[in-house]
Amino acid sequence: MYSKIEGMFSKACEYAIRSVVFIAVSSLEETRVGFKEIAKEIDAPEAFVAKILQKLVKGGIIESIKGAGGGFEIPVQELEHIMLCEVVNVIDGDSIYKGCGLGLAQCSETHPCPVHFKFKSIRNELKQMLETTSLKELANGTKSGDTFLKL
Amino acid sequence: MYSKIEGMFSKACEYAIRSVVFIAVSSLEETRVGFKEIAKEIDAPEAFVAKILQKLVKGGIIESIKGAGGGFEIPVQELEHIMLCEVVNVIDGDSIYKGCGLGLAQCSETHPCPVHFKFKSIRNELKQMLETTSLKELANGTKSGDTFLKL
DNA sequence: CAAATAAAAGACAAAAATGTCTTTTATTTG
DNA sequence: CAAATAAAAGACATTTTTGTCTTTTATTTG
Repeated sequence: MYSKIEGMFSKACEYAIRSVVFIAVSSLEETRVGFKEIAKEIDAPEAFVAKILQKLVKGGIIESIKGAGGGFEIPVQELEHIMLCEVVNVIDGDSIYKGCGLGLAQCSETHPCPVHFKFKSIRNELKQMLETTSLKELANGTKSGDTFLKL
Repeated sequence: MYSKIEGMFSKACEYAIRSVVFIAVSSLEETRVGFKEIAKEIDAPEAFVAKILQKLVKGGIIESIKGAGGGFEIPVQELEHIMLCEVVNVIDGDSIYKGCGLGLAQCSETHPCPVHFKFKSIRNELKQMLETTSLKELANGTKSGDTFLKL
């Protein structure tokens, strides 16, 4: 093996998704959480998580409140409208499910790369999943103890 | 957008796949190709492609012949038995379709991350596709002019 | 208003991925 | 065997990603 590629998403994006799920769960419980608590809960480096949270705030995914009693939150009524793809887009962009599988600049139905049609349904399924999975759904799974954010 | 993640595979893996398809096409035409020609044909940096080809040789995917008249080749009778996953495994490993979508070390059916079941069918489809797509198939597409390796 | 709290911002550092260059080794052909 | 050819090996450079640390800004509470 040559490189140490991990998964579909960058590490930053993995931390981002885990963070927003934890923030979502906390918001459902009507508490704000600080970046240190978030980092601890998702088992990720504090300062790196802090940086990622800043991007999520700028990207409009989460809200931050400074000062005593502050922290990060997501208005509960928005949870069902925030889709996984929005988080991914802010951190990694959309090329995972939109770009060419072999990195060609011009890859299309009329000028396809060798794996274009092989990837087509996979990319579409991934896109569909990211666009229809809400933070509410993910937070409920974690809140009920069915899914986990670390280990 | 935070990082510049491109696709499912690393750049090295994209170049690797494009290279082996070109070598496969050339092997079907009973000619060996050098790394400079390969790099030109897939529009990738020469020296980087040379390094990747070395890994593919060590990984047993392609064969190299030194000296005048030498170059890279794949025995034609093997083309239908070399699957895309073997190329991917040599360069990127198998975590793209085997690892956890959120990077958890322990992610399983009994201890799933929030997106585990959401990713399940996508990972399986990807795995299935990589395991059943042969170099022969990909090479035929490019040889017949239906698929392209650059632009 | 002062002190405490907590995020934002920015500089910095380490690691990994990508890319380049030079030297060495192996093979073929005249 | 000498010259030409071509891959292998290894050192090096750049960029991106990941990760850390310090200072600043904003907010709340006593």
